[in-house]
Formats: sequence, C-alpha cells, structure tokens
Amino acid sequence: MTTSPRKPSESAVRRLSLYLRALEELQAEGEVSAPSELLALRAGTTAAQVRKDLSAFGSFGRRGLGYPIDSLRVRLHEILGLSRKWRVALIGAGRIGAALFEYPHFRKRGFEIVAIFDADPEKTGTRWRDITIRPAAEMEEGIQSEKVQIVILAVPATSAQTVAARAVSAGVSGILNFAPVQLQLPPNVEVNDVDMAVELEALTFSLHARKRS
Amino acid sequence: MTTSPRKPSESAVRRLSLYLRALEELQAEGEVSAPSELLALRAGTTAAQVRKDLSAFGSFGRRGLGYPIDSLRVRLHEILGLSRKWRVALIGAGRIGAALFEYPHFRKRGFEIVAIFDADPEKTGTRWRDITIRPAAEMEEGIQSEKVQIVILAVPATSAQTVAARAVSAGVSGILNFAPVQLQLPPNVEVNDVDMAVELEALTFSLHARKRS
DNA sequence: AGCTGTGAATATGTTCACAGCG
DNA sequence: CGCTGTGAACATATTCACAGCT
Repeated sequence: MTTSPRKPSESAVRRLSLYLRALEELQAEGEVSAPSELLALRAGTTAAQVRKDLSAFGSFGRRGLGYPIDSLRVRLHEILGLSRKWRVALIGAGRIGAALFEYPHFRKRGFEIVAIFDADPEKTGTRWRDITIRPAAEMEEGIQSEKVQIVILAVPATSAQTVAARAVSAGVSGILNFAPVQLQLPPNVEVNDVDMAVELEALTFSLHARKRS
Repeated sequence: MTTSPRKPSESAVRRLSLYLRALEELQAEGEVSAPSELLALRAGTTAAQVRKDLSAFGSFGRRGLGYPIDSLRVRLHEILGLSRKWRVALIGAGRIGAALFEYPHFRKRGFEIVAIFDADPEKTGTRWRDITIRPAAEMEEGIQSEKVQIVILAVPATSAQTVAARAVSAGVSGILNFAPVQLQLPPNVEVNDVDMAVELEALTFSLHARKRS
C-alpha cells in the first residue's frame, strides 16, 4: 500500500464520487482512457482540479494518454470504501424512505438495506420486497442482530434527534440524515446531512440576488 | 436599502438557510433573542462564523443581548428570496417526485407546485392533490402558461439532460436537480444538485478511512 | 506532442481576539 | 459586563504554469 497520507477535504471526497460516476459512464460508452479535461467536464469541475484530487492518492494517469478508466474506477471504488459491504438500515418508511429504498444507485453500489423500521403501526408488518417493516421499538435489537453500520434517517424532524441517538446507542457508526435538524451526537459518529430545504433556498437566493446585477 | 454588496459564498448561503430554520425553531420555543453561540449550536457551526455571516448583511445583533429573533428571521427570509412567490414545476412523478411533492418544508416556505409532468402514460391524468399529472410532451407549453420559474427535476439520469434543456428553453431559470448527472446548461441557469449517491459515498469514505487512524 | 503531476501563486474561507456599544 | 462586529492572522482550497514522462 503506497496510499499517500494526505487527508482530502470534504469537497474533494465528493468530487471523487463524481469522478467514479463519470468513469462508469465513460466505460459504458466504450472508452478506455480519459484525460483530466473530460473527467472535469463530466464532474462539473476543472482539469487542474481533477489532477490535484487524483494525485493526492497516487499517480494513476499516463502522460500523453490520460487516465486508464478501468483501473482508476477500481481504485476510486476502493478509496471511497465501496469494496467493503455495508449493512444499512432504513429508519422511516414514509415517502422519502420509499424513494430511497428504491433508489437505483444505492443498489448498484452494493448497499444492502437489511432492515426497515417505522413508528406507524399501520406500516409495521408490511413487506417491501423481501424486508418486513419492523416497529420502532425493535430498532436497537434489530440494529444489533443485523449488524447495521449505517442508518438512513428519513423520519420527521421532530423525532430525528431521539431516533438518531437510539441508533447510535445500538452501535451505528454512520448516519445519512434526511431530517431537517442538526443532530447532536458524539463525534465518533459520522453524520452526513441531505437537506433539500437548504438546497432549494440556496437556489432562490441566487435567483433573487441575480436581479440586482 | 442598506444591503452591503459583498457576495456571500455558496456555503455561507447554505448556513443562512440553517440560521433561518434555527430562528423559527427558537421562536416556536418562545425565545425572543438568541446569542450567536446558540444559533451556532442549532446550525452546526461556530459563534464566530454566525457573526461573520450575519454581519455581511448588516448589523442585526444587539450587543450584550444577542440577535432579535423575529426581525432577523424576517430579514433572512427576505435575503434568501423567500418573500417573493416562486412558481415551481415538478418533473418526474416517480417516488422521489412524490416524496418532494409532499415534503412539508417546501409548502411551509410557500413554494407552490403549479404543475407536474411525467413521461409515463400510466401516470398522466392522475391527480396529486389538486394537480393533474401532464404528459412530458406538454412540458414547454405548461411551463410557459404556468409561468414556472423553478423546476424540481426528479427523472432518471438517462433523460435528465434532455428534459432539463427543454425546461430551460421554455424559460425556466432555476433547477433543483435530483438526477445523478452533471447537467450541461447555459450559465444563466441556476442549478443546484442534490446527489444522494455522493452523500452516501462521502459517508462510507469517512467510515472506511477512519479505521486507518 | 500530449497530458500528467506538482510546486508556487492566488484566492477564498475560517478562526482569533478584542475594541466598543448597549 | 455580555455579546456583537470586524480587522488581522491563519488555514484551506483552487488555479496557474511548466518541467518531465511516455
């Protein structure tokens, strides 16, 4: 292992994920290698940025040729922690939960949803594909017996903090949080927020601000 | 208008949205004013950051007291462009589209979904609340007649680019994109990506990387 | 010749620390 | 005296530009 020890920034990691996707697309299109410029176009960044990001992990590129698609794809996959299997639980079987459960990219990446929990007694007992929705009360037990490492949190804002804390106490180490609240959790838990309200408001800000120029 | 002209960064804008939410929460809890430290806690940042961010738009705070919740809330609302009404179309009536259509925060913010389009003939004609899902072919016409400014794009990755380009040609100026593709559009269109695959992979990266330390 | 890898230059964002107001 | 507002110090991220490999 000659992985360089420089910790990449949060945004660099997000770009790695975009590069991985671009490589998959290009490979499907029959390409074999790609210059930084092309990856930049597909990932919405600049060629220099691509080279900086990738060079932080080693020398993958071939001068004069670009980056070999297949081997770089494999390497990014590994770097992003996708070679390993992750056991995921979905908490909240509402509309957002349903959308995420079906999200094709999650399955394609090998994320295995091994349990679903919901507080609504009308939903518990129902099956989604081959998984039975279990009551919220069984969450801790289920997380432990299923060895869940990551939780996708898709519950209402009002219960998110409590539910997240319970999931953590049951041993979860990562949370993808869709609830619009800032979770207060111990620092050894990795939390990533997906905040659609914030994204939409960032958009209206730009549109609103633009008229002034 | 004494708005200072400094253009805030992308991440500063996102924080403004979080401060707005925090202020709404605090107001609901009966608070009247809040020091930067409290806003920071609720928004997941630091007190200094809160003060810097807010001071870029004027002097809202009261020394010794903190920030007056109600008036700051109103001001942030205005700054984020939320005072104005936005006419929104939802493109793609699949699971993600359904989840977004019901997302409580969107309605609460006054975003009005005035049209829904989908390519699937099985879905067109169906009503969601009081809106009939229209066929994709009617998109341009519908966007124009309904004076749609913002599109929420929730279609499969394969059709996203084409559909987005059509929406833009019909006059849309902002897109909230849920499709996992980098849209290639003219620079006068504001695009904001919500990429769940990227978020999840940023999480696995951190979890994976952590073991090495 | 084409394109990477990378130091150096620049730009941007964050934290510190404290003067000064209420 | 508490807490904001803000320059100055620091830290990070991005872009430039070019030497050097293939």
